Amino acid sequence: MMERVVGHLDLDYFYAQVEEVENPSIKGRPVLVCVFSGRTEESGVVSTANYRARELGVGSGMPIVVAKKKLQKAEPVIIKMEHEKYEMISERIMRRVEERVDILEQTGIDEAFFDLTASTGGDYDDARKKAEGLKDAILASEHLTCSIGIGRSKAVAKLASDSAKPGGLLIVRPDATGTFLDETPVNKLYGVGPKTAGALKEIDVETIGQLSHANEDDLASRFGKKFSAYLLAASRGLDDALVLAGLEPAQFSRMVTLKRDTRSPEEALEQLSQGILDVQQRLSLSGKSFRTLSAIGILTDLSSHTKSKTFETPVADISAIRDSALDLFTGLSASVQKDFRRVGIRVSGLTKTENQLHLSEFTPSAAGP
DNA sequence: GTATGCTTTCGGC
DNA sequence: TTACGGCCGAAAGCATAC
Repeated sequence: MMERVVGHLDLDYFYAQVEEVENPSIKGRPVLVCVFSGRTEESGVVSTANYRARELGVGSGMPIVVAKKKLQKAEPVIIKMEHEKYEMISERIMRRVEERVDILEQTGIDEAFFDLTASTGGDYDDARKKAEGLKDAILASEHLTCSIGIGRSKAVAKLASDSAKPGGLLIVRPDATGTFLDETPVNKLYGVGPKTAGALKEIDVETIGQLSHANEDDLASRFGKKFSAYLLAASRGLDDALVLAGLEPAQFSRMVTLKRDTRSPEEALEQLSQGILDVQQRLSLSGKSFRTLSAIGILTDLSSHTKSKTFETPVADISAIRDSALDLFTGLSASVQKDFRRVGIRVSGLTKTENQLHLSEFTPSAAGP
């Protein structure tokens, strides 16, 4: 059986790097790409920080005012996030990458798995050359750096690209997989969250190497047969998840920060009305229906709460979304103790709609005022 | 007892 | 001292099915 050649590519501190390329004079200074909620002049958070900002203790998710305070002597550059711009650049890059690999599976705006098994015939020296070619192509066309990891499985490739950040290339040959994984904490394995990691710690398994030597029956008694078998395989870099082209999103959602805190479902829904239209349009443009609708509420204490409803058969029409969303927000509002600060809706359980509206049938005049 | 599906929450970027 | 987005998929918790 030929060894697989799986890669993971990650664009370095993507949004902030795009801004550096657009305006090279800011390089060297801390750069923050921020989301402003609109509630007050400064309210919002950091979405992406460049490495200079990270050295100074500022990273994604941090409130803008906190970040500014930390960087007040470091001449920070604060930039408003422009999602469409990054989306366009990402798409151009992914199209180029697609031409140079056998299979591309995009997993985010700035990252993707790829497969080179067929074109390299399992030759890792060839894979290294192709990965260098990818990095060169992205640098030449967009002036952006990326990190690439290559290994025998998705999990190995992802861990390799993580440890190559920023700007590196790490090839983990199949026979070096054990050495590479052995010291890595178990919670880095796909499928192992805090709960599973905690249960593993009880049997003195804290690293992937220790997991690979764990007793199978011991694992099975705690996690069941199927999950245990997966854990053992994954610990040896033998997780068999395939790189799949043309993967479609499993859910769409929209969130807004309310103009003022409220627990009125009607008020929440009203301020979410554009978001509901957006979700409906995305469904329509992608030819999808959904089975599950969720109402999401972030309260004044920033705690997160949801209520969902699953339909027997797939739904796509806007009035069904609005009616059910009102029901869900009414229930949500009644079940929480504080006002909403932010609200959102999410559709999941997506399926292809029978009578789908194709992109080619969509004309601006049909949707315009 | 184990697998599966749905709901809710978590966590990364 | 506090401060605080908008997405996504993963993980966990629970009920039910096999």
